Amino acid sequence: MSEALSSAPTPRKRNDRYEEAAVQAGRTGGKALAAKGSKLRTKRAQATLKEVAELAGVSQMTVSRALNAPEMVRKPTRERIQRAVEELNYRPNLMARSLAAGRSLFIGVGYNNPSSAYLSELLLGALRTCRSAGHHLVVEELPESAVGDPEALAGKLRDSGLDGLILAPPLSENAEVAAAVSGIGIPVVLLSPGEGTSTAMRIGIDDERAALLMTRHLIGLGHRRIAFIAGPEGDFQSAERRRGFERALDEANLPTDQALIAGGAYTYRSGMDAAASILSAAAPPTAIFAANDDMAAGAVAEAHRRGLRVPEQLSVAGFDDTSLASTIWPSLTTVHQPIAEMASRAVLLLGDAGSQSDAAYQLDVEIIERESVAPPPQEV
Amino acid sequence: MSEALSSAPTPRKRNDRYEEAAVQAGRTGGKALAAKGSKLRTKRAQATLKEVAELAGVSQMTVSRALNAPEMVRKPTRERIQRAVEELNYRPNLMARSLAAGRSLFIGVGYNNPSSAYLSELLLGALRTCRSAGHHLVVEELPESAVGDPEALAGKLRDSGLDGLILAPPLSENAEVAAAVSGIGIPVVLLSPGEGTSTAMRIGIDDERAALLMTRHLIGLGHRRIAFIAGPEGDFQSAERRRGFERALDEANLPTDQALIAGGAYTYRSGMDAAASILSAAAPPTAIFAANDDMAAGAVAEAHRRGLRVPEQLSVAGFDDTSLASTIWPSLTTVHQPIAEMASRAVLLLGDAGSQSDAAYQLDVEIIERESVAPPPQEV
DNA sequence: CTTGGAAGTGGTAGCGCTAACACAAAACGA
DNA sequence: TCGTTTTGTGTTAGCGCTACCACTTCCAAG
Repeated sequence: MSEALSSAPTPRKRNDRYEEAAVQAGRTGGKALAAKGSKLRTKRAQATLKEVAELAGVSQMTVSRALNAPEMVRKPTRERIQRAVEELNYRPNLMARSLAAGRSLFIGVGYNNPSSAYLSELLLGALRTCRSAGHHLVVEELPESAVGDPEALAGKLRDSGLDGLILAPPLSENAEVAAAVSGIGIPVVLLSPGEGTSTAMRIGIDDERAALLMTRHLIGLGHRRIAFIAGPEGDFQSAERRRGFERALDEANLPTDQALIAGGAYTYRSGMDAAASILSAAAPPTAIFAANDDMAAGAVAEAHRRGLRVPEQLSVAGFDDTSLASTIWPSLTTVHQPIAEMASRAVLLLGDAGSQSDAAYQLDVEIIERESVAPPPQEV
Repeated sequence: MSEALSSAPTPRKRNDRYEEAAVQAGRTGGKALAAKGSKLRTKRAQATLKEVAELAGVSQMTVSRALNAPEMVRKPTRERIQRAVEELNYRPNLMARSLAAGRSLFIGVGYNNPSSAYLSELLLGALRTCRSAGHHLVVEELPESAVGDPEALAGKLRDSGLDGLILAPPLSENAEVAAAVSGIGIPVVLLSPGEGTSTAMRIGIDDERAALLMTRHLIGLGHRRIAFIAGPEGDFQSAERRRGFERALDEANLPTDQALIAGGAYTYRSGMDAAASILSAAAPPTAIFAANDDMAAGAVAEAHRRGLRVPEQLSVAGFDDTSLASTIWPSLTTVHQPIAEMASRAVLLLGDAGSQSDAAYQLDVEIIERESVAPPPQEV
């Protein structure tokens, strides 16, 4: 894997006409020497603290303080430094800072097999915050085999030299894994955790409330017969979402028709099957709310197969706002989780020595209205 | 954004019973002192080079060499060091190494609006290689507005202090952007670039060949009337893919029926429309090959809507292997690009001072056989 | 006036590692 | 035998930054 380049399929030059230009352009834009150039490129003539200090006529320490704790430096000094910083286009060297301060963390992101949409948002959010907080992100794929043996997993993580760990779902829902991992002596944040009882920090959303909100939205539009496609039996999140759904129905004094509740497995296909069963009911619904987007998309497919137009004849709502939701036609009205922000929080939490190891945060969700939901057809 | 934590929705403790356990567990697993613990956590009693050197009875330098250039150290010495390393569970401090060697790069990943599947694979590949090469990844979202003004974009990147830049599609297909960016004086790698002529390194796949392979696969299965759903007019990749498709047809002495070639816009909906037009042809095809997965999925939807079973009555093939391909039912047979490896290569390329600034690599693709393709129905 | 203590600033000593050279010991040809 | 290389290892000097303590003012309290 790391020797990838050497075992490469023959690299083929597509254009030859750039040969000269390339050499001429050089890399640092200056000094045309040292074709071997092992070093030039990294020395991008970055201004250092020292230079800024000299230009501003103060000591390095003062500059450092002006940057890290501005309130400790008198205003005129601070402004002088500020000007020097701008003039030299100074940017602190994060590595040196980390090294000297000894305050930067290596944070692992343990993931298993999340949707790629989830993962990319997660990484983006974490990466951004790591950068600004001076931490470093280490991705750590934890395959099924590792999950099967929590002991080994903990051992592996223990000597990976990490200072903190973020566990993404579905890993974070696994109580065994959570327990094993929280025993390694480094702070752990569980994202969208299951109901486990490990001593780890938790960041998630209020699934019940999110489902309640979406169902209310549907009811507000005029729907009275609403079906729900649940996730697998025993799944914590699915149960929460279902609870929210039922509570909204109760609130509106609508009956809960068991024929309109079907179980799925979070997959597209299971959504199709569940929708098939629901749509075959004696009194079919005008809206279907699925516990995730994949099943919602499956429900749309099944509706189409039966010649039902979405959303004119049937509304379909999803949950998660995966890329699928905005890809298909009609695009799905769904519940969006602030994944990037959750990741960002997780990083901050790990970096904050003061955080309680049993803290739990719930972030707000957002209902994304797209094309798959509309008022029910007029029965008149 | 960075003050996220302070403006958080009220954190709610979910369990109180861990209060004690949390305190007791501590963070470093040892020394129960300093509850204020501002520092403890980062000083994970990591062994240093010095300690290893002492234990092994050699100088720090020798240990450093044993780690970075083993062939320079005599075998017995090396083994002694190796043992010390293991005993102390020593792991080099990457930050110190980077700082001292001055060899580590800050590499930016410029992206615009790629599919999240693409992005997450990209980030994963890049992150991994960055870690092992000691580089640092900086994600840089470049919104439409920035792309509209390549000058400003170049300026922004110029003083972002990056040492290298990786541009993901669709950004890398934009000739203006590529040109502007390659003028900033840092090495740039374009992923799946368009046909632009900027002096940047390029990593991609051979789109024509990939399409050729997939079409051959279809022909090999017995299909004789194969339709193609192209991307937008003028799109470089789409044109390449179409060329590959047509070449495979030629090879097999099959006619190219213009009624079986439709243009799309890379969207699900456009795939449905294109499929509708294709399936309405006087002599409909037994297989449809779409230039991307979204359109292929749209084609499947349209087929279903018309009551055609996939793949029994109609085969559908995609391109890109996005998450959509494995989500929908039936899952799509498609062309997989080694995105993580492309990213990994890109990082390596940027880190290798010897690489030509006009190098171009083409990686091999893989045909992923799933459920949407089968031999054509028997006409007997 | 002292004295004490902020508030603002500077000096020094590293953080953990590697580049560059210095040097000793072994290996070589003449 | 004596250079002369080669090979393996040690020494020194930082990389760019911050912790920590020392110092200078300046002002209020005694």
